[in-house]
Amino acid sequence: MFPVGPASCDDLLEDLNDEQRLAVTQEDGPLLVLAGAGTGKTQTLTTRFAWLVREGVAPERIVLVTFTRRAAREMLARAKTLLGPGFQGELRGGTFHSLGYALIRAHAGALGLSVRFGVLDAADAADLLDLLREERGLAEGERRFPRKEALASMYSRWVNAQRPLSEVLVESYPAHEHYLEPLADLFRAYGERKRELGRVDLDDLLLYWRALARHEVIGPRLGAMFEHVLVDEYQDLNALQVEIVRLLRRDQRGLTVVGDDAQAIYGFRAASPEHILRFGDDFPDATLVTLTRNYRSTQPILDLANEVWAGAARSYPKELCAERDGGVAPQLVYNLDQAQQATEVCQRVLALHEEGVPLREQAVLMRAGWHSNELELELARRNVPFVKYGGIGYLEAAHIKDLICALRIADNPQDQLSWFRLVRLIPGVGSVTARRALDALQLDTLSENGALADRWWRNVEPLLKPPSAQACAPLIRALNLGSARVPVTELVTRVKEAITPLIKAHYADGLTRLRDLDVLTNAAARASTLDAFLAELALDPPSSSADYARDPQLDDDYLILSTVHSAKGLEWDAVHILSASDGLFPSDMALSSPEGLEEERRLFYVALTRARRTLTIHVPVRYYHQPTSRSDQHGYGKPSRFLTEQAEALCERHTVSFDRGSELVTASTTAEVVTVDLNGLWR
DNA sequence: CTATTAGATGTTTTT
DNA sequence: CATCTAATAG
Repeated sequence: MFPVGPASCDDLLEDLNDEQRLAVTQEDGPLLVLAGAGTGKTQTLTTRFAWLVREGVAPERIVLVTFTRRAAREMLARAKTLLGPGFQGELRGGTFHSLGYALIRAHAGALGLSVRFGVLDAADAADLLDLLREERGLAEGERRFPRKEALASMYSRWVNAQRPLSEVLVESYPAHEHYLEPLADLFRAYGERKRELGRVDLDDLLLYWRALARHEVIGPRLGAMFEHVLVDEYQDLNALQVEIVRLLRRDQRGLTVVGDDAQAIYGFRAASPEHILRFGDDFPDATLVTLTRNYRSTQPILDLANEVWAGAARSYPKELCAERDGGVAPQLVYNLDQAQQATEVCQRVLALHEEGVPLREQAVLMRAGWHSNELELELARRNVPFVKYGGIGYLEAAHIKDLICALRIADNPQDQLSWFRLVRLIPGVGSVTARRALDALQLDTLSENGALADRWWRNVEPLLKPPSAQACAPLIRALNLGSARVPVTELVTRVKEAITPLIKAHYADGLTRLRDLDVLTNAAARASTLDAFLAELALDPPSSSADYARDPQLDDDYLILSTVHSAKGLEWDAVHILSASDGLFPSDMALSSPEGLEEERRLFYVALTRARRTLTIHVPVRYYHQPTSRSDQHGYGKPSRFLTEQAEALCERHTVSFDRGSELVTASTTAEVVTVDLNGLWR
């Protein structure tokens, strides 16, 4: 049944164990590799890639599909390394969304899209929904209509789940169930408007891709582009993505998927571990290979992970077994509150650093981005360099969006959505004038061609008071350069300079915002074309504060702060888990359904299994319900429900003495007191 | 119609 | 504590 690998002396296969070798050298049929955490999943997949090439498959006839950008980057880099320096070409691969983008771009005509279609990122999509909501008078109801972010997530979930809207509402948004009709209308209008504007959102990248794959002529042609499709993190696929994979492999040959149902953490995007568990139903000829030998962590860490996983409602036994010797028990630290937790984490990070574990071999993981707020302050205070992944909204900042919209107009003056935003930046212009301007632009769409920013501006200008209009003249001149053949660097610089005074005037804290603009313009200037840069921004936004801002001090050594979601697939010598208390991790937002709780458990499991040697779990005993409010309302939080008695028994427990906490007159404590006093005085 | 301000409100995770 | 909304002053 399993053809055994050809040459055991092959250096490619030398470093692999028997299970891995079996997976790598599998012949043509559909192959499912169930790979537990730390069992060499990525290595197996990339080695399989190299093995296929050695077997005579052309590299460009293999495509590597992943779910996250970080994973895509890493996998392609490793595959390229395995092919050796002799290989010069580009490998085919990327995230579902980026591959979708490329295919849609290539077949824009068949889909009825302009080649210049632009991609709406999540915030753009929400803005457009908001615009439509306002237009349709849904904002003024007796009961609250969902706000834009909620609308965007409902829409996305509906599309990705591929199920009737009514069901999605009942299951995931019961509070808004009674809005079924208006929501359906709104979403329909949203689809139409996107089409009119020539824009696609992130979900469309999958929808259009599927449409192409379903097409009777184009579909088979897409499938024939590749002899092998390799899919990573299969447990995180949703129904739409699974269908795309199936359509690409209509003959059921040349498909390899890897994943781990214990690490499925994207339920909120309508992903479901059911797809990987039912892989055999979708692909009846599938071969299953299971990887169980863990090369990452020491046994005490795996013992805890196994214990947590054993508590899962539908647990398939999955005992991870360490190949690595020795190890110490995970540390479980009870802190008084989150402030003390921050202090404690800092101290432990620095202590490990003293012992020779570099900062970049340590990571602090948390359920939600804001959980690290206090820690970030503490780290900054102690001059500990760090980079935070996930949970940052650099691109969402209003002024950044302003600049991006200006660049989009420079690239494509017909971009009405961007005009709508940019015009409102002009003093004396609000949403009403902006909408009129938009109408004027729409009327003009068909009359002439040669769409220069200039010509569009002529429609807007008469609606403004003369001084306001004049203030924009430099900006319009800069935008016009977009259609001239000006190098990207110059264009971007000119646009930035022209928009600077507008931004400074429009925001109360204008001056501080200006600094952020440079970061973006520098990045844009490095891009080959403006077009490419803008598409990349939607598909591949900077995921950390360090992506664009190369702070020189960061080049040496820095601590990683990351959400668990962003930490997937990565590993560190030392891992510190933050705020493992009920309500935070598991998040109380997820506790309304049993599936939600199960996903939180998997998330916790993922966090635990990132650690190689040292694992520390922090529990703040007391936490504030509204971390943001000044009120002293707090609950005595229970430790995370995943830390059962049996689990705790596998850890070494510490209680940070409360006395010590109050004796420590840290700067943060002092600052707090002073703040409270001042607030009293201001009243 | 826009700008300003007081008041309410609601907080994950990613492409 | 932002950030969004509704109410009001200009």
